[in-house]
Amino acid sequence: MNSEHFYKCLANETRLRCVMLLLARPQICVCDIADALKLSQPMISRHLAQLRTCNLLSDQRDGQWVYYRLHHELKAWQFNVLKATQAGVATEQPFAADLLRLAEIEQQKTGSDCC
Amino acid sequence: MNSEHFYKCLANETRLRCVMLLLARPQICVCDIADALKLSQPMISRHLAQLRTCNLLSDQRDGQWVYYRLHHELKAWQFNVLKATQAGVATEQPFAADLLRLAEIEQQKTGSDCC
DNA sequence: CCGATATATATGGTTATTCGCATATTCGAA
DNA sequence: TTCGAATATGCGAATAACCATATATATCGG
Repeated sequence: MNSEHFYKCLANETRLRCVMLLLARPQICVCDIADALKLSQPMISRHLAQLRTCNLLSDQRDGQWVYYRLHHELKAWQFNVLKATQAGVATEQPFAADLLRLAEIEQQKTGSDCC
Repeated sequence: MNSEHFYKCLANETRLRCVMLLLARPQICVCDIADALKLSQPMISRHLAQLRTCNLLSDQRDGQWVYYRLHHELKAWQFNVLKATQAGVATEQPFAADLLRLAEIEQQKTGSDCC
């Protein structure tokens, strides 16, 4: 993946919101991301797939659920770009509200439940 | 300008090449950028205008020439993103070759000439 | 004013992106 | 094996992005 593809991935607010969430957690399942962003499951799934295809994210299935995380082979400069972005948008909407909703979703879980 | 617009600006290789050049110099005129990138003047002008509209760049006319530079009010996190990108792509093509051509162009100048 | 140079913009056509909706797939549990 | 939940994908429409070409604008020198 070259720098142009990398930035095309970030040049969509929905995808950037997904990445910002995944920067704040080791991994998150698709339904939690969709709920936190209050967007439809197909839309989230499609954007996550695009981020995975570009090697920004990797996925791992666990039963019914698929967990996404930042790709472990993400280049250092790309990770630095993400961290700089996180520092810049953390207090802005919709990113701040996404994190709050994600925290709520996680609290409401009982044991192994996911969604 | 929000983060989505910011990344849309960088999600085009021509614009990213322009920005990487401007990160390496205080200012550059349009014709030098076009020559360094070996692309047509209208194409460069249009991309620079887009970067200016998004407040990534500012321009200043000096006689026949218009000089572009990084906008002095660029947010800190955005500047950090650009510097991280520069560190990541400095040794890659076409960015490295662009800088070499720019240096050649600057050397060939005699006094106040530009292009 | 006139021509030359530098820069900007308008236009038209092609391709890429994005979305909503419907449907397919995968998995676990009964 | 049948159902429901979680995830992925196919498809068409609307929109946006991109480029090449032609033309307009601005400035300077004569």
